[in-house]
This record gives sequence, structure tokens and C-alpha cells, in this order.
Amino acid sequence: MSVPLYQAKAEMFRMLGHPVRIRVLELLQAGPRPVRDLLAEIDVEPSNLSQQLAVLRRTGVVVSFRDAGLVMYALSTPDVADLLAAGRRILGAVLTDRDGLLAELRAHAPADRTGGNR
Amino acid sequence: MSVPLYQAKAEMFRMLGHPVRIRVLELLQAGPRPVRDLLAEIDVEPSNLSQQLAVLRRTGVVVSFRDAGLVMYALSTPDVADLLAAGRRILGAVLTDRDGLLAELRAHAPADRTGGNR
DNA sequence: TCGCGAGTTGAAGACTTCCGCAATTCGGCA
DNA sequence: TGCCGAATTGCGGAAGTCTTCAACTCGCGA
Repeated sequence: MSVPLYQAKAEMFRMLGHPVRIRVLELLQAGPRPVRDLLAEIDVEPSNLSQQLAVLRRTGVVVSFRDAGLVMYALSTPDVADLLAAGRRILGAVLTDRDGLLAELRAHAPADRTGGNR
Repeated sequence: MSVPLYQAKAEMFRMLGHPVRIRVLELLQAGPRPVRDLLAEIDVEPSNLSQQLAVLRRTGVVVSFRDAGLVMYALSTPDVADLLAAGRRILGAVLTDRDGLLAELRAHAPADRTGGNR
């Protein structure tokens, strides 16, 4: 019942774990776009883009429909923006905080001598 | 220079794409914890947990240090919470919005007949 | 110093994901 | 109807990930 929750979350993040898919989502934040546009901006083979779009569709973060002879894609929820924003923030935080934070944590602990976390 | 940004983001999300890793991060949100505790709550082999912890360490979202003879782990930045929260929100949104949103988008488009997005 | 429990590392095997190619489907238009 | 461009699907090989087993390191107390 409440157990496979972590499984679902993991799948959600796993689907974001690909450069092309992230890029697509970022482009779609500005509004619906035809495959044609995505293809022009992303530099990847059509079949590859299609595969990645299929993954996004399967997960449900985007929807597709046809308009004026072209296939359009759109985000299914604006919450995606938050996720990408949070990712960006962490990317920054992680690159700067790491060592300083470690030192701070060490100071609070009575024992010491980590041996360096490799 | 500015190109592999998507690559970095993808890696960040990919590292979250595993149930055990997500669970560890959620547990660490409450504060630093010894490996021993994580092991007690997660139900996974010690060596497996260690591997997942190594992944988290490599990416830089957690740090490890030794305290009172035990190895402790801690988040390297509280921003991780945002990421997990955003994930949770989307998971909910995606499960409810999907079909309704599709219908709405279709209404705005002059042409129609998607053929159902499979 | 020796031995023990805590945690980590290395490696092998099953499994999944990624990519480009060729073939296919689908809608629109002459 | 027949053709054309747009987009998708199926497939095979290369590359990566996950899990488990055994071996190893490290700090601490007897």
C-alpha cells in the first residue's frame, strides 16, 4: 500500500535523468510546441527525440495532440518547472557547500578523524 | 562551456532515480544519522546500502563523517527537501491532471483528432 | 597486539537504457 | 487514389546500472 511509493518517486526522477528529456521539458515551459521546433533546437535524430518524447508521455508529464498537421507537445502540469528549478538550485548548492558543510558537521561531533570521505 | 549543463542536470536527477537513495535522502532530512539506523529502516543488504550511499556521496548531496565509532551521513544542502517535495507534488498532479488537461488543450486547437496518445 | 563488529570495496552476471538505421503509419493535398 | 513530409516504431549492438558475494579496511576494547 504505502510501500511502492518510493518506487514511484524513483521512476519519476529516473525519467528526468536524460539531457534530451530535460531540454524538452525546459522548452515546453514556455508553452506547447510542435515536434518540429524541438527537433530544430535540440540537435538529435528524429527517431531519438521521438523515443524520449515517448518516455515523457508514458510517465505522464507531457501530452501530445495534433494541430494544423503538426504534432504538438505540452506539459501536463506546470509543477514541472518547480522540479527543474529545484534541480538547478541543488546543482549550485552542491558545488559550493560540500566541503564547508563537512567541516561544520565535524565541529559538532565529539569524536573525529574521518579519514576524508575519499 | 554552457552546453553540458543539461548533462549535469540529468546526472543529478539520475542519481535520485533509485528507491533506496530516495529513502535515504528522506530519512536524512530529519538530521544526520548513522549507517546503522538507515540499515535498520530500509531493509537492504549492508553492501547494497553502502553502494547507494557511495553514489550519493560521489554526487555530493550527502557527506559522511565518523562519530562515536559509527559512520554518520548528512545532507550537504537542505535544498534536497525542495526537490523531493516537488517530486511528490508532480506525482500527484500527473496522476490527476493528465486527461483533463489533454481535453483542454484540444479545445484550444482548431484542428483535432489525435488518435489518442496511445 | 589480537580479534571483532561496522562499513566499504571489487567484481561478476542479469538486466535495462541508449542510439542510429530501416521500415512503417498517418494526415493532407494534387 | 497516389504521393509526400511528419513523426513514430522495431530492432540490434554498445554502454550503463543493479544486486549479491566475497574480501578487505578501520577503529576500538580486551
